[in-house]
Amino acid sequence: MHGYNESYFLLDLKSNFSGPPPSSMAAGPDAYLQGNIRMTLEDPELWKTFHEIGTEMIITKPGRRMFPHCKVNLSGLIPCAKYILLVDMVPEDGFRYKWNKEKWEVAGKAEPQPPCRTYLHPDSPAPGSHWMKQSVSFLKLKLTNNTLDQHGHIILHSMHRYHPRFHIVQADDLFSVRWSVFQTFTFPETSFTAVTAYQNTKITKLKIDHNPFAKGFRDEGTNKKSRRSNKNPACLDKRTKMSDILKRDSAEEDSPPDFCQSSFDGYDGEEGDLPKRKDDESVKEERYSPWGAEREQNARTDSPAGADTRDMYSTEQLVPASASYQPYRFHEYGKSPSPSSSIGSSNSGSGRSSFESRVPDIATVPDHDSSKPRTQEIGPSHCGPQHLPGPQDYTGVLNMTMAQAGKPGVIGHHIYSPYGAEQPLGQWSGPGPAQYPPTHHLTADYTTQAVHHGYHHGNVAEWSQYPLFSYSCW
DNA sequence: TCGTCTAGCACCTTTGAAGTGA
DNA sequence: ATCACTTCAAAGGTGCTAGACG
Repeated sequence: MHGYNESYFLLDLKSNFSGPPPSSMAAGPDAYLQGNIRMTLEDPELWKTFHEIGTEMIITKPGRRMFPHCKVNLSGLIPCAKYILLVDMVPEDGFRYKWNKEKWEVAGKAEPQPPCRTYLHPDSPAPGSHWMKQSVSFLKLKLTNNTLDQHGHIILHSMHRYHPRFHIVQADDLFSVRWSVFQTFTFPETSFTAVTAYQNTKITKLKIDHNPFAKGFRDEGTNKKSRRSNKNPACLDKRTKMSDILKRDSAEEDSPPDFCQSSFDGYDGEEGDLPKRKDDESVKEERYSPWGAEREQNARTDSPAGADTRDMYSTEQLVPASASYQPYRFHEYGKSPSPSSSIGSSNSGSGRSSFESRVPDIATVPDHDSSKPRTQEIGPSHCGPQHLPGPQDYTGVLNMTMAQAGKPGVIGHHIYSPYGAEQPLGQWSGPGPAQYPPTHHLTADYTTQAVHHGYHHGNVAEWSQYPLFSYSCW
């Protein structure tokens, strides 16, 4: 059991830049070591089980936890160097989906991207040794569909697909302007569809079977849910219907729905028991496909070519490994397809894969003011307990919102409210790519960096709405 | 009419304070 | 007085459901 105090501590990255990323950063002294950072997903089998069916995550107005929740293991960090861990949610594509006849179908273009938020692990910053000594859980990360959310939850659109991205930033303190290199990890099996109510009964069953909080809904004969069902004949019918479906699940793979026929191969449907699958096979066979053949094919393009090991497939996909990929190759980014081409295409994969493959594993935050006093300096010779930095003037560095003050000195330090006067809520509502007016200026460097993700915007100012970890916001 | 969303519900786990005994 | 353990209630997470909404 990890002992992390996971109070909310979120960054609102809509307007987090005030200066250019130093172009020399990629060649910094840590570049080599950064390349050794390795992240593995915990409970990959559970994730895969969900993914094979088509993971759905409930989003609610007050915020809902993820299940399975994000939990990772880290290695390769410099034990005494401090790191910040972040998670954000990236749209999988430019579509809105609907659940129709036991399968997901594209239901049109995606809604305009809600305010981009990133969840910062409350232990951040902590030395590498801290991150590596035990798994890092993002249990308390919450998802919401409330665009006016003031709790700092990650805002998503229902019926849209997302996947979490994990970022490791080597930084001495939370608000350090000297954020240096960061590395990004994604796990294909963690992608999900945000929903306000479960669509796929198989997902419901999986959640009930594996989430301890849903134990009361398990069909073990001793619970009382049948009593509730009996109150209403219609409910009974519904339950019977679902029960049939679940029985088919348990009977397994006899007649899986067409939309995920191949993906069900590895799902044994046993209650309360994860399918025991050979890791190698699960990686090589690439059977995650609740989205139909064309989507599966697209998804595969996200993974590094020739990736036939778990590490390559499910973890460190963004680490530059070949000459064909280098950080800050802005001239290449400029060749990215436009959002319209990506979204409008019937084959969304090109857009998605390009966007994924173009995400830089190394990026920087502008060296805002190196002369600013720092409350804590961590170096190889200093590897003591963690103390959080005191208040500093971080104006123009990061806009942060911290809720649920549970960590004195950090969480209670309200640096920034995304809904404060300088950023009225109104600017977050409204259609179109320019719905979130810029609150600051971006430099050409950052603009270029953002462009490389595959979405073209002609207006430089528009990019100021994009998060530090830029992705598609249409 | 239909798809989506929401509030309220019962059931459950988790958590921490209070009580007890060695 | 301290520590370990148990008990208990509150808080909060979960899916279910009916009804609202566009």
